[in-house]
Amino acid sequence: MSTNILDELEWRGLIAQSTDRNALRSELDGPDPLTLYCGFDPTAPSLHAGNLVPLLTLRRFQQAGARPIVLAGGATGMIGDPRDTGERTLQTADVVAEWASRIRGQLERFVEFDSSPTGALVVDNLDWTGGQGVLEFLRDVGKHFSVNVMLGRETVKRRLAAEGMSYTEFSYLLLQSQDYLRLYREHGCRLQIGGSDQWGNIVGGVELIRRVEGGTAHALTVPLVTDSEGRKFGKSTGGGNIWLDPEMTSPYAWYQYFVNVADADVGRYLRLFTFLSLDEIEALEKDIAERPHLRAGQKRLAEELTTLVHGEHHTRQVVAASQALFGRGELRELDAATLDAALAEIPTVTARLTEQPTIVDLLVNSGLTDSRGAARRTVNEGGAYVNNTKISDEAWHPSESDLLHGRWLVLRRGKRNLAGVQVVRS
RNA sequence: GGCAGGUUGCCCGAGUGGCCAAAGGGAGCGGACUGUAAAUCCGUCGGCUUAGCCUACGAAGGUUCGAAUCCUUCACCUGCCA
Repeated sequence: MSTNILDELEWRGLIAQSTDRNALRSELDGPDPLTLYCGFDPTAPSLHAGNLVPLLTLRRFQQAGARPIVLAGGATGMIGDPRDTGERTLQTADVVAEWASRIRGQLERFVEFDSSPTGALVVDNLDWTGGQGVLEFLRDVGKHFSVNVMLGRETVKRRLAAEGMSYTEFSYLLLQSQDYLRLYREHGCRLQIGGSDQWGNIVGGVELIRRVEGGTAHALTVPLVTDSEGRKFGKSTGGGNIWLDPEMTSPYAWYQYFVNVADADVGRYLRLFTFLSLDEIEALEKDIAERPHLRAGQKRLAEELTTLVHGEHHTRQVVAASQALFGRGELRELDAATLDAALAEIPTVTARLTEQPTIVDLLVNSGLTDSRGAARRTVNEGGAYVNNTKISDEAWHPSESDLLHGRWLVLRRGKRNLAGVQVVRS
């Protein structure tokens, strides 16, 4: 098995921290495929863009000849990993189970399942934690953890300095450590990867394996991605997460998010999120430096990621829609089929001409603004457009001649928030 | 269980009886510039049938012509003590 994977992860900027690199390298050099795992807790009904970094890293390892285990955190999701911002709200068992199964379905799409030695495994930690007794847990796992050490963890220190932390969240480390031990025993798993915020939890497992089994296991974390402003990656401009689930974030919105990545971030994102070679990435970076307005890097990044998550078919559609809607040409010049296809990718509503809906009505009904007040503000600020023509009168309403191909209005708020209005008669 | 401090809009945070839909900052949103970028500057930023009305300062009650501000009870958080 090739150990180049570590070198590749290095140049991609995918290694935040790791246990002894040389020991890990010899582990990868062994005769059998290395087994590694990464866990994903169901804290929402879908994975988000940020989860892609560890998930794709798992896939990179598999392509390099390792065997990946993806773990859905049906148990750990019931507890909640302590975070700096404060105590989490517990979800009911039903909700966690529902989210876990949805996330599991998403995880399965990113690794290969086959009967070869590197074929992936999917597990759920609820399977071995659900029926476990408290006394057993406290004696077999808890006894190996020092509270002194746990209190020294960064997240714990920060939480104790602020609003405190429940015993439940404090216990999270033990659960995740137990998972690693379990997978070490059952599947010979020798490496756990995760986001850099998971370092303490992963090392907890490494320690546990050493104490209980006298064995050596490894830890490797990938960076938590932030943009050049230091903002957490994967937050849409509106502040919400961008999700893998197409019902929660449409393929069009997903593509648009990446097309809009700042120049300063593109090269780094191409390394972190795509499987392009270093040569290809450097060529794109050169292009961005020389001809930034073409946004070749952003477009490639968006295409790669849309294909990865939604497939080639959807990528072709959203690329075509983006070209039609953001192209230099007049919307009026688009033929009916192109316009229909483009509008199919963005939110649309219907309206009746006879009801004389105003621009304010249209903005609200299409979801482009949250309230009538916001819609009026948008119009008064000069940010409302119909068919690329600015509308500055709150009372404006469409007439027959405004319709594209007899039935469409293309509504826009600001530079890039679009919605289609299908106008029906009667 | 006792004592002390706290709970304000998306977030942080000021406000101790009227001038408070509530300072300031951040985020967000719109505009200008540009390249569907960044930076910068300007504007905006609870809702509505918008010269007015409604909702809102942890919850419920009370005092008052008038309460985010005072009183009572409750909930939660933090610290110290038991």
